Amino acid sequence: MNKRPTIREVADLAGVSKSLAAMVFSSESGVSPDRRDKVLSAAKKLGYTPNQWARSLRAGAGNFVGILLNDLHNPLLTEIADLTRKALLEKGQPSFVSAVVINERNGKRFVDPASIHSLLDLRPKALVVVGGLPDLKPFKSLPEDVPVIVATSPAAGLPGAIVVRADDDQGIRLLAEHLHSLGHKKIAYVGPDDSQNSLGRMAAYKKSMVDLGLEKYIRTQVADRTEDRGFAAAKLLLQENDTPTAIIGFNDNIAFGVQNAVHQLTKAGFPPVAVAGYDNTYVSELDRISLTTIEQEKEAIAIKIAEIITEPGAALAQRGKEIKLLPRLIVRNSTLNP
Amino acid sequence: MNKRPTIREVADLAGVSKSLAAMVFSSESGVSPDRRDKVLSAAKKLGYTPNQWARSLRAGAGNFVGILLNDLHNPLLTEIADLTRKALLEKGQPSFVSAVVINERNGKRFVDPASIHSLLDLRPKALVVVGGLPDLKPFKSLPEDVPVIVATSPAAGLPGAIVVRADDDQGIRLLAEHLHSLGHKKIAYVGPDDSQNSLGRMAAYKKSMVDLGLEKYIRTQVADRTEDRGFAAAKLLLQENDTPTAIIGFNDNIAFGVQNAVHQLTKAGFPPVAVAGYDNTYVSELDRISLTTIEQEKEAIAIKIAEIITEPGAALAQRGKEIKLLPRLIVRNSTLNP
DNA sequence: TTGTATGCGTTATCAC
DNA sequence: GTGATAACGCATACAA
Repeated sequence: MNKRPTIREVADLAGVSKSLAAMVFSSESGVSPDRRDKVLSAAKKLGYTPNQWARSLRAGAGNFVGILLNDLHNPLLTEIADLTRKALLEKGQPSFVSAVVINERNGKRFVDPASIHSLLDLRPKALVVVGGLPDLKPFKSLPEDVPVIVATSPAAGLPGAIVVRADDDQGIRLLAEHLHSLGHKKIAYVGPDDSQNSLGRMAAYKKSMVDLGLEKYIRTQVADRTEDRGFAAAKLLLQENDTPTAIIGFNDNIAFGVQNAVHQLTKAGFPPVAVAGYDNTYVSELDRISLTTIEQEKEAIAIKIAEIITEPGAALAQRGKEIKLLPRLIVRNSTLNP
Repeated sequence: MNKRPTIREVADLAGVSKSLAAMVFSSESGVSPDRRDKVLSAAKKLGYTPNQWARSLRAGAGNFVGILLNDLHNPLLTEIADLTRKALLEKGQPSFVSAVVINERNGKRFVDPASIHSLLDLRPKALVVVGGLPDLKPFKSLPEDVPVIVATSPAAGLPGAIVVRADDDQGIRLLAEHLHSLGHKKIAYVGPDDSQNSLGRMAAYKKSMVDLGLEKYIRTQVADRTEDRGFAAAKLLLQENDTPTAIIGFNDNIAFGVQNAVHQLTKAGFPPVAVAGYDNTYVSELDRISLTTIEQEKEAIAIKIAEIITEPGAALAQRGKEIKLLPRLIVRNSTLNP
């Protein structure tokens, strides 16, 4: 457990100057083969690897892509972060994943700016924000030429950012049409209304209903993003007079709660209700859950992000744009055999 | 989107020298109040925050704790990482969460040393490794006085590391005793055998069975950590002659697969089988899963880690020790009403 | 080809 | 109480 060796020690061991040793690691040529070998073997012997942070400090910009993960508890986001990292790696682009710190003060969630500054101070050559941040202002201190790419969420307050996400309008439409094709008319929606994201999906639901000629069956119930809230909301919906025959949840978690409520009620003699979710969390494919849901094409999102970052000029060309990918309907038992 | 301001610009705006401005941020006293105010307001105006990495470069050590997250897909680990971050924050200790890069080469999983070096080069004052790394050698380049704490897994190859984890022997024992108390004798075990961790749980299962006088009913089936493998393994177990009446899975994921297999078979007329998992993933409490499992006391682990790091001398005193916390049995329907 | 000097942003150590 | 200087590890522009 010794201190990490510096380039100076490598140079000393190899019997050359620090600058020569530095050149071995920074540029391909400019050093005679024998001396290069000496340096490399000395580095190997000492276990030396360049300190990339000192390097980016000196260079004014690092050679890595910062991936900022918004919520460690959301499997959709962790998955996209990891897939993005892999996609970048395949193109030879190193990256660094770090998690945002979210603090709760009297019920409201706040991003700790320090955790963002930490990553920015590392001077990434590009920044990928995975998941919706309540506030993107801290990123204003980024240099103009560092592209910011936001995955899965609108880029609130950052006009220059590139957004890569699934087309939620299409996703919700796929669900509504699927349910309609199964004969459902009374299709309700359960979800939050506290963000651009959630408001968008709710609006998409209403629009889909109108387009399907089901305007008069529109019925929404506000609920936060958890299973519990979905359960409570479904209970409310299903104990009214004109109960829906199908329910779309804002996300899988909510849908799980809805499923539970439906499950309880059917055991008590109520008619079955079709349930659909959103995100295709790995839980939704468990045999006993088997939830019809929407796959946001996580891998496609990751690959698209990697493309934008690694293709020269792409980031600049797409600046401020929103790239919408086509989501995919995953049909399972929760709607087929409710 | 401008470049982040440096302390120099702050000093210029405040009309003082760089060193004076620096003192304002590093030490409480030593600067006259009026000048201090000037510097602070200049900093606020420019949106200046000190670059902590340049700071640790200069100081030789940073003031943050590095949290290394082993597997972004494992909800147990992401949860512990987040809880640890929170526990440290409550003690006023900043931390930085980053994810390890795992590469797969011909089936074997390798840790990318670069992703570890990245974090080490930041010079954390302590390091928390969440989840078992196949290889801890890269940490040998850490200075002696930087404590390494490994959560949930043995510290393979790092004698100085402190291990904080649930007592798996106890956890498995709790499950076995619970099942035995329900009248089960033929209790089987499904899980991998490729790591210290998994071998430990399997051994604990065997020992518990012996202690319960159920030696002749010992039956294990090797399966990797996924739902699929659990499903397949359970199918094998349940189609033999002398089928078990209860199955313990190495983790929740495997248990989900076992549940599915049991589910299929009971529908085909086979007798019900009790199923138990391990980790108390949030999925296990879903109404339709309702899996009996073991809570590793994630929060207690996180708090313990924060204590060791923040209490002066604690890390040194515990060096090389393994701290085992008592796990807790969570009884749900999968064993009560299989 | 090689060595030397300088600076990235910060802070500790000196002088003043 | 204040300001100049060196140094952390690295890379580059320059001179040798």
